[in-house]
Order: sequence, then structure tokens, then C-alpha cells
Amino acid sequence: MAFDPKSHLSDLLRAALKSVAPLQGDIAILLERPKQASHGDFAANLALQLAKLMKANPREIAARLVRELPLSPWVDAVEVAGAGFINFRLAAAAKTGVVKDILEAGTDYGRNSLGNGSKVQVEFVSANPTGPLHVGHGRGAAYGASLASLLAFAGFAVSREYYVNDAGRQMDILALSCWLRYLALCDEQLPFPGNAYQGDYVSGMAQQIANAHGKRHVHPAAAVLACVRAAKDDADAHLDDLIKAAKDLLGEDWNYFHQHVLAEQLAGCRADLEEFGVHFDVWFSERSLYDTGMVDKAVAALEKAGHIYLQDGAKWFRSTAFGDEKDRVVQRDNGLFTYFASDIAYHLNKFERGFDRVVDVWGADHHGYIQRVRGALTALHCDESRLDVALVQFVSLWRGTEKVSMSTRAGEYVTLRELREEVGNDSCRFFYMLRKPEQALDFDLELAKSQSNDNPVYYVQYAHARVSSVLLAWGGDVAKLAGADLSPLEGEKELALAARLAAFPEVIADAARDYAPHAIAFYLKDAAADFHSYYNAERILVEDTAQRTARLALAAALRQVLRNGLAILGVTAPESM
RNA sequence: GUGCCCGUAGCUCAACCGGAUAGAGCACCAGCCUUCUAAGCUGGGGGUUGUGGGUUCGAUUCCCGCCGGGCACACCA
Repeated sequence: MAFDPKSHLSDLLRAALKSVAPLQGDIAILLERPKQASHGDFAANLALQLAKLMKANPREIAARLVRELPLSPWVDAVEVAGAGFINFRLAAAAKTGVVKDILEAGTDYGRNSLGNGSKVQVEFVSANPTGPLHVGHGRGAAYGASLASLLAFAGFAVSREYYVNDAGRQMDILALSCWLRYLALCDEQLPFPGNAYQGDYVSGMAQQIANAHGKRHVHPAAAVLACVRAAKDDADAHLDDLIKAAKDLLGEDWNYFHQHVLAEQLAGCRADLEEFGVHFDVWFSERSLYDTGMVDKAVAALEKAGHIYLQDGAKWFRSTAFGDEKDRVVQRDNGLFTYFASDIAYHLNKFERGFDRVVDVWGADHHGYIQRVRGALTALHCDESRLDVALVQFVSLWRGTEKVSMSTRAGEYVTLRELREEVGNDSCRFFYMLRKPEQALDFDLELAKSQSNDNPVYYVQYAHARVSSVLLAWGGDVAKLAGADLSPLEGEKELALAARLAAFPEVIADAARDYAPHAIAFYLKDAAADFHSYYNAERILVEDTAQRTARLALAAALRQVLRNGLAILGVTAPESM
């Protein structure tokens, strides 16, 4: 980077500080971009911070600092304002230099080395492969993917991972649901449990199997129900009995059903996500944790360390010793491990893989789970502070003023695919990023479907298309604009736009630090607004060659920043609209 | 009942890890296209930041109490 105004001002203040308050040399110098233009280009609250330490009037300290400030050709004016702020006005050249930086850096502009190449894993979505992804998963997908891209842009070596829950009872229930639908298709009628998977896709899979295998897997309803407890007495026991009956009657063919529904649903999830622009480096199977003995190993390690006790036939992890509100079962009295047990093994495995930082993106309903996972990691001598859990709040769907009730089990929900087909990928990705993750999201289908201007993705994309159109009309070599003389840029709107572009790296750094990709979406809206305003006030393709070239360079720089930001959000940057 | 998240303009949301006169969009009102894309721009009205205290030179931000909404409190995943 050629010249960084912020660090330059910081140097000037540091020098002044040395003579005004030599004892406070280690104080952090903070420079912020004021919201209000009348407050200059940068403001320092240094004097306010010193006031407390030195027990002196902040305005007086500010005045002394200003007096001791070294002269700089980059600074037009310095003034003391308000309670004791020091406001800087930069020379135009100090503000426009960023245009050259942007055009030279290209797709790398805004990239930083915050992560310093350290390894970070982002695990997200990880939905049970028991049915199509819905709009809630979509939010986790959009957030996780953007966060991962953001962290990569901030210098982390990022690995994107999806944890596949392919081992539990839910998969058994899905396989059973499919088989029961299959029996119905083969005219073997028996009641379908209310707590089995209801969705049409289950019947779809059953139909496939019926087409391929005919009646090979049919058993009489009476045989199925022979040893099954009634649903009205205990719905869960009823389901478990049905699963057992299915396993007994089908034998090897049970595995076929199980594998078929898993493969089918997982393929569906992958396709949905790929088409949504969400890619994973690793698909990690929960089942593999069992197959390789990692769950046994993890529980044994806890046991060896004295954190396990037996009660009522089950093995309990003493998580209360690590701040949890109650102890948790890791192995049931029937010998089966709980989901928690495999999750301990999974997290242990993550740490063993050598990540410097592990990020779990979870739905907000899992918040109670955090404490016990951290506890288990600590118990296994892992540094739990390297684990970050990003909780994403719920999405509720509305059709106008009417709330859409969703139930995964009942199979009544709007899928991510339906949403994408109605609204479009770009709008979906951007819309999801318009809210910070800890904020519940009301997704209005009517609004999203209406393709109205309410959706700011068009606003940002339109700015990109406008610049592209101007550059096309100009017809010159965009690559050569990096060498443009920028001194003709002196208009208020031009300098405001340049200042906005200069802030992009800071936006990236802050967003990465806070795991807050939504900040990029808001920034892009602001940058697009600055450009639209400029575009309407001034003509870019003017007669004067020097002025024209400088303005084209500025526009091209904006386009580059929009591209870089949109790329992180997984949104396309169209040349024309 | 306990824990976590959230209460900001009529609506949907921001606010740079304590800063200056709390900002956008939508909606409403008044203007701007024979000129590089009007999916755009310009101007206007709109606020006791849920509420009551506390810390501070300074609070939407931090702490405590209330009120309201969401979520979670399994030998389910």
C-alpha cells in the first residue's frame, strides 16, 4: 500500500504525545472516521482519554497536542472540537491515493493478515439428513459460508466442515418411515405413526424402491405389529418397537433402506447447498466416529480422568464440575451412547486435527449445549477457549401478515430449494446477511417474492452494473487506469466515495474479528449509495481527458470493492441488469 | 422457575468493542430522464434508544432491578 492516512495520523499523534505526556507513551491511539462530514476525515479522542489519567482539562490537552503536532503535507487542517476531539482534514491527495491501491491490488484489496495463516475450522449447517433443508438451515448456510470466506480473506487458513448425523435414532426413524410408506404402496396397510417423518419426500423414496424392487421387502401388517406397544400408550416406545420389528423382519434389507434414505437425503442436501453457492471441504460422518472407536476412546479417556460415574445403569459425565447446571449421560442403560458422547469424540477429534481455532455455527436452540461441550473439552485437557460457538437465531416465515407454521416432523415447511427458486440465490444470500446472527429473522415470502426494490441486493448490484456499463461505453483498457493521475478528483462526492473505499479494509478486519459478515452487506449498501449519488451529480465520461481518466479510475475502484465484498457474501456481481 | 438472545422513527434494521446533533431503507409529501442504465438521484417531516436506577467528563453501548417477546432446560438429535 502506497500511503495509509490513518497510520500516518497515528504517527503524528504519537510524536505529539511524546512531548505533551511522555509518561503516557503506551496509550492506544484511536482514530475514527466521524459520521458527520463537518467533523473532518478523522477524529482522535486521545485528549479525552488522557484527561482522566492526567487529571486535566481535555480541551486544553487537545490544544497542546495540536501545537506539538509535526507538520505534514497530507494534512490540510487540524482543529479541537467538542469535548476535546482532535479533528483532521486531509489533503485531497491523501484521500484519493487509495484508488491506485485498489486497482493495483484487484481482488486482493481489503485482504489482511489478521489470521496470520493460522488454521481455523468452521463447521456449519450440519443438519440431520432426514429431509430437505429448510429456510432455517439456509440462514446457517449463508452465515457460515460468508463467515468462512471472510475469515479466509482475513488471512486464516479456513476449513469448511459439515457434520453428518448418520448414526442416530433419527436415521432409524427415517428408514422406518420410508419402509412403512413402501408397505402402504404395496397395499399392506398399517397406521403411520404421528411422530415418524411425514413429508412427501418419504413416499417419493418409497416409490423408487417399490419401482426397483417390487414387493421384495413386503411383510404382512400383522407380523409387523405383533410385538409392538400401542402408540396411544407411549408414542416413542411404539416407534422403537416398530424399528425393532423392521430390523428383525428385513434382516440385511434393513441396511439397504437405511443406506438408501441416507444417501438420498445427503445427496439432496449437497445439491441444495452447492446450488446455493455453499461449499464444504470436509463432510464428516458421525458414524465414522463409532466405526473407528473414537467414541469409546473419548469416553474411556473421561473415565480414566475420573470424570465419569455410574448411576441407574447409565454412565454420567460430571459436567457440573465444569460449570454445567447438571451432569449428563454419555452412555445409556441400554448400552447405547448418547449424541453427546459422539459430540465429545467429534470435538476431541477437531482439536486433534490441529486447528488453532474451531468455530461451531449452531442454531440458537443449542445454546444450552455449549457449557457441557466446553466442559468435556476441558476435562480432556483441551483448551476450550479455542472453541467459538456462533449462535444463529431462528427464522420465522411470513406470508404477508400471516405466520407460516413449520414443523420438520410433520413435513410442513418451506424448503431452501423452494425459497431459492422463488426469490433467487443472490437475494437469498444477501437477505440473510441483512441481520446480525443473534437477531431473530422474519422472512416475508411475499416481500421476497415480489422482487420489489425493498431488497437492497439489486441496489448494490445495480451500482456494479452501472460502472461496468460506463467502462464499456468508454472502451479503454481498465488495467491501465491504475496509473491514472488522480489529482482531478476534488469534488465533495468524489472524495467521500474515495474515503468510503479506503474504509473497506477496516470493515473487513472488524467483521472478521466479530464474526459479523453482515457488516459487509451494510457497508456495500453505503458504498453503492455514495456512488449512485455521485453518478447522478456528475458525468464520468467528460471531454477533459485527465478528468475523465481520474473519474473512470475512481469508478473502477468502486467496482472492485463491490466485487470483493459481494464475493465474500456469495453474491454475483453482474455486468448488466 | 433458571439460563441465553432481543426490545432503537409508523414498519424492517444500523450505529466503528464508552464519544460529538442516534443513522439508512420502506412507507408518506415535493421535485429530477431528447445527455454514461430512473432497479437511480435531490429535498422534507418524523426519536424521552421498553422502563427505573447506578458507574462515567460522556451510556443505545457497561452493571443491577422491573416490563414485554423468542429460544432452551431428556438416558432426542
